[in-house]
Amino acid sequence: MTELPKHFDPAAIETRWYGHWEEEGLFRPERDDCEPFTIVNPPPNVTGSLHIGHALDNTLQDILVRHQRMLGKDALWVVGTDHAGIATQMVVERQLNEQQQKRTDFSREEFIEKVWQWKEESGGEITGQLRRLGCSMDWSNERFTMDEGFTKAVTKVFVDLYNDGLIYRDKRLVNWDPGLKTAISDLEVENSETNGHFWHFSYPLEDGSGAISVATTRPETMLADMAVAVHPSDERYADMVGKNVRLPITGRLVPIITDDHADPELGSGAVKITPGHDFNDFDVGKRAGFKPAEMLNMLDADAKVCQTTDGLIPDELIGMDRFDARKKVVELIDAAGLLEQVEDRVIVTPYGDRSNVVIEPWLTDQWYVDAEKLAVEPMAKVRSGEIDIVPKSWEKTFFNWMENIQPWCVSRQLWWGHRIPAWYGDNGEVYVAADEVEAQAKAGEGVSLTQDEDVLDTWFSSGLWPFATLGWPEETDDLKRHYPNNVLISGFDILFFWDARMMMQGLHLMGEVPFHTLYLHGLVRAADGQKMSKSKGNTVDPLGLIDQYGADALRFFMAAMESQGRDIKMDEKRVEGYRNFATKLWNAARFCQSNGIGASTTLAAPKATLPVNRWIISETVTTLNALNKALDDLRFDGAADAVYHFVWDKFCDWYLELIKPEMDGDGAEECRQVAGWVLDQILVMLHPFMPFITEELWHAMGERSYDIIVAKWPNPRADVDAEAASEIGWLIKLIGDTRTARAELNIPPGAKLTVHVRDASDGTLERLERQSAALARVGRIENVSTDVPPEGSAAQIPVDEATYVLPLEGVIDLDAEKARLAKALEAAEKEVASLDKRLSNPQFVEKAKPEAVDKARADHAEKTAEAERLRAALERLG
RNA sequence: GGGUGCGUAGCUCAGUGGGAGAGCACUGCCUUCACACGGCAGGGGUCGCUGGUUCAAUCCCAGCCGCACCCA
Repeated sequence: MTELPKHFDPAAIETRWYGHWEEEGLFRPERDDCEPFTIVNPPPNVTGSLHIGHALDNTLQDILVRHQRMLGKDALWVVGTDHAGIATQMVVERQLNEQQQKRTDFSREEFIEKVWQWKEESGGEITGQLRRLGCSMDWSNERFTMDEGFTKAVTKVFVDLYNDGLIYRDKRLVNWDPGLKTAISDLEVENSETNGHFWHFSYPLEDGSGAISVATTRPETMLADMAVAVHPSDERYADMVGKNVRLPITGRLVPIITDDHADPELGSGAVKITPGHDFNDFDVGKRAGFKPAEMLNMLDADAKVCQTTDGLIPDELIGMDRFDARKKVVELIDAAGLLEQVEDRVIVTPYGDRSNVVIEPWLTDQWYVDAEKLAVEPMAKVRSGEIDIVPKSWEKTFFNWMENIQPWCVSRQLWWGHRIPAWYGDNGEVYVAADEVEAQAKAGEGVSLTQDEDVLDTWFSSGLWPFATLGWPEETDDLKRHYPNNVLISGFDILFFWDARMMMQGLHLMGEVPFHTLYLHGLVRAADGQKMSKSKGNTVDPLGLIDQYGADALRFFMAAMESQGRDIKMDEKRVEGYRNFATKLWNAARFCQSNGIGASTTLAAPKATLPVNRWIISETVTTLNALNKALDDLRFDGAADAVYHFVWDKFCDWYLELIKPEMDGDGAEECRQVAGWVLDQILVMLHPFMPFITEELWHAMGERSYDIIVAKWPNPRADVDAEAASEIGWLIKLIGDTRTARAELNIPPGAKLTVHVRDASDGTLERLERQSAALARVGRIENVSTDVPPEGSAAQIPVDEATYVLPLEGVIDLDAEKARLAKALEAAEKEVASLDKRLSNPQFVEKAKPEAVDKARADHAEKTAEAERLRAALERLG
């Protein structure tokens, strides 16, 4: 036993224990013969630093892993980082900008080399921060999505999916990010409402017989208009269909066509069609018989106006930025007298989630994954329950997305990432192969090949995380043991990005689900309920909280606040409260130390005869059951709550107080045994939540043959002792009611009282005798007398069948005591009346569950008796 | 427009078909030999609104109001 410092200083113990665990390999002890338990960590961006969401996500995972490790399982928590294509490339490009350089000043190889350098220098920040949080990951197998092995896996997946017909190259509209100059997937587009306009143009008919009015929110796209569409049933335009319109500015002749897409209710009912620059129009264009390759394109990669293939855009517009072009087009149309009207209108505008620039639908060749086919199995597995989504409410969202899933654009026009393993021959033939040699073999000798310039979407590779981290495609032992993973914990915000894709890829490539349970937690919000964001400046730094309150307190906060399905609002006072909780435990341990209470040596509860010891063992069992259930159900809040209240309310507030008077008597040794055992159970039960303080106290309490991180989960082999529970329950009520009376009657808390008991049963008299020491010390009741209490003013406290009388002649205010009793009587009578009403209702007695009726009757009897005793007490006071 | 979730004590949140709980904050008392990051006691809620089902609704159903988020 090492004496604990008076003050608990989290910082002093955290780094020490973390280093010890990691050096000793305790995060992954050798347990090849044990049942495996596996979690993979959502790989944070290598560019990232720990934010509060990571703190939540990783705390929850660590709780599960530490718990499972203590259950004796071969618990593996896979960890690593994600190369985060766009984000990382942006970081390095920004650094180059600071030195007046840009990416294109370098060759691709040179630039990638610079990214690797950056990764070596600062890529480890977040992994260090995860350590500060106390996460017990298997660092010995830390992975990175750009590692050689992982890259091989990514390449193989691409080739396999291509060979299976699940990846293909296609020319269609993509979401083009003109800021980053890459395609992005539809998930990476954020739509938001902005104030815009609805411009009404008049398009003259070719034959001079009139004009047709069209309206648009994006006037500049008229430079690439290829048709005007009206609804087939719209009689207003029936005789115009088939005629041509001569477009203003370009003079292009385009047909008036019919298509269901035209909404007769909207504007004039006629709509301009720009297949190359609008997703709806693309479909209309295809229906009208335009092939994608024929669709006119008027924008370059920077979203500046470029010449269409028909050469009809006036020179003055070429090279203009899209927003300048918008103004210019409106100006020109207005000048031609064809601008009919301009309406203000709120329009939904797509933005790139990284670049925050307006996304442009753009016609390009990209690689697509046939997500619709891959979505079939995941949906089946969720329906069958083989994958359990927790909380269940997310299933609907999951199905809704999966059922309407679009082809997944996976190519990105970046340099940093997994380069697409596709080679093109001189005439554009495609050879998809693991490497150039294979591609050449496919192409045949003499064909000169160039590799696709693009890289893959980062999520394409992170979707392989549950198995590629375990060595896939090699059939490693780890892979066999740890796939499928048990649980996957992630924020709901990456349900589609990542979770669903793991299911698709895992099921297709491994033939088995990637995990059996998918637990989705919410967001951590700022104290005012707003989403935290760097731009708003309302982020809370978890490391700052750790500095201030300790990692254990932050972790406990995260667990306690994590009720399934709700976002967590940051509440620093609550983190402080859990720091106080840690201090409370610390001080309880100090008390134990100073009373010769030390480490226990048995897993089973010690034999005990004293009611207080039998009671606390029962309470330990009850708490353990509640904790086990909560952990099984993934109710982190319930788990935290169970331990918290046991430690504070039961162990500290009552048990330790109640054994104080025993410590120099015959029961002392038994109390030491039991107290030491209970404290050990507390440390073990609390360890998944508060790993640092529990490890510190574990060792401080005595010599241990192993660390708590690998200790066994409690198994008390004891039952709840109803008799002891009843006696200590009675004792607590008696002391509690006495204290209440004292406080209300302004009796000095320290005053030692004599109590006269009336109407007590033999059993109660025995209890009074047995608990006399506790009553004296904790309740400040020095003497219990069965003599008739002296006349005069007295406080009267009914507990069960007996009434306890505190003669307080001259000490208390008689009126105050009368008022106190009257208030209690009123409360009791109110309850009696309410129960009366219920019981006198024949419907209730007939139809209610028998237990409910029994309980009502019992409550009625009890409350009636209590009211009677209070009435008697009042009468005695006159 | 479609969907989801939420609305419970001043604040942050649990909760269940049988009469409402926690933490913090608040009030009073206590420097009692583990702990003032503490102890003891206490006040505080027509459980968003309106109907319905039920012997019984904060809980189930419907509608409404308000607040978030997702999809189009």
